Amino acid sequence: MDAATAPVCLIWLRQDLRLSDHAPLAHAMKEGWAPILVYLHAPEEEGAWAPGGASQWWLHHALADLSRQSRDHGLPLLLRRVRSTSQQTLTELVGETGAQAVLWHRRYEPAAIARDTLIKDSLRIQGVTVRSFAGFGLGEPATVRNLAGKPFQVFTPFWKNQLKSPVPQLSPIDWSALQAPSISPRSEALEDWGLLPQQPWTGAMEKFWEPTRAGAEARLKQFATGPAPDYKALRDRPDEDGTSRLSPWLHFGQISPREVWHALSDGNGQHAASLAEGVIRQLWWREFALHLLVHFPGTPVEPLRPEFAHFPWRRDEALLTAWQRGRTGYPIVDAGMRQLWSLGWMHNRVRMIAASFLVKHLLQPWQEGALWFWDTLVDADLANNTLGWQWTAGCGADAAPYFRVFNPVLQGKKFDPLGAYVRQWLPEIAALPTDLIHEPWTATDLDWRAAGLQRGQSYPDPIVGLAEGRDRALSAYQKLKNLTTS
DNA sequence: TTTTGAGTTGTTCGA
DNA sequence: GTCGAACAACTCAAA
Repeated sequence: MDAATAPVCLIWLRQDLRLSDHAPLAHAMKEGWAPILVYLHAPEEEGAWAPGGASQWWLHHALADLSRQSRDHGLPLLLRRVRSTSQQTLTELVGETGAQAVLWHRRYEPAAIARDTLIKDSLRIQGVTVRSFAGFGLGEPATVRNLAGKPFQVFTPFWKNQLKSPVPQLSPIDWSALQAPSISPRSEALEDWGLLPQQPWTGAMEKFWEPTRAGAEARLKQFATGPAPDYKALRDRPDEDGTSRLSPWLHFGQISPREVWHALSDGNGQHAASLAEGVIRQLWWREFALHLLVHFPGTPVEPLRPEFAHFPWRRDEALLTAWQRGRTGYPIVDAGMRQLWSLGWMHNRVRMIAASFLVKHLLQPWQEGALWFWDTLVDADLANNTLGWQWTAGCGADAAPYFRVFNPVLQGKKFDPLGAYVRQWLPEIAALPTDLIHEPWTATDLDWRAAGLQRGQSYPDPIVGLAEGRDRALSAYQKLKNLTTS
């Protein structure tokens, strides 16, 4: 079949902005179809979960990079801003290109599932071949069931079940088999989509991240040869470079979890036991989060355990704002929140500490924290964000006991023992000695003077007492228990 | 069918 | 200073 007669196939890209391990693309090429890549910008169709500011910044660069890569391969990439619906735009594109097939990787957000189902039906009615593929996860998290035929609600059984499945296989692309399409319809200019912020606040992000495929590969290689073997020891240390930091590339699909799996596995094609305790296990947590989101689509806003709808939160704008700005008076919390604002990313351990503090010590609804993370994280992902916040609040799919209240001072001393992380993000107290850095309110006037500082001047005193916050949280959870058992 | 053991990430208290 | 127990309740899967 020559290029002139090869049937055209649209590859609808979404959270799979890569040209490797790509099942739809591989399928099109195997069929001898001429692929045209399509990215539709339709934030309105994401419901309440349109990408936040940090995500849009990343998306812009991911698309710019993808556009360069596709040009290098002689593959057209069409960017279209959706005016009415994605369904309408896809139908138009099928008309413009004469495409006989439309292929995509499945998404798992409730709004996306609903939309994609409609689109699949409508395109089929028009006589177009439509096929969707698993590939955002390691496997197909939507169809996993326990022996009772129900979705899993506990990680370990889910994970053990999944380890019985075959090792995820890559879908490599054989570029020599590429049939270039003879037509090249108009693409819009990425710059016209306004994904970059009007007021540039992304300077630190530009320095810290390389939001491209090359950046993903470089980070993966660096991680695999660097901290990965010590993951268990280093992963909880925000003052070290111990986590993979691959989450944003994974969210946008610039690298696939299968590629990460293979790069970090021992190459024997087995679910190696040594990896089970390490970073690979985190990929299965990601998988579990997708599984939960599919089967409990209300969970981005509603607690999985329904009784938590009656939790006695104490909404307080001032407390929420203090938390968001990193001015709670607890250094490890504030350092995390400032890292988040600056880099669009926070170390996993600190996410747990900061989230626990908001939900427990401050008694603010976990949904408020989830919204803030959604808007500020470059790796904002509905499945992961939902699982994380519900886990923290104790209302989720996991038996996280309500009495597990993180103590920000103990956590700080344990995981940032030298105070290096806190000093990096809270320069205003960096001069305090290490034994005071995680509880600066205990510093004496002499300590402050010795550090050339003044108490309360540039860094706030705690907005809630440690014991007071803990006791309040425990009694709120107790109240809920009484409420639901009486 | 029923029972049983186990389950990502912690803290405090008292011996 | 160290160490074990207590802090709930429920889901899941294997026996």
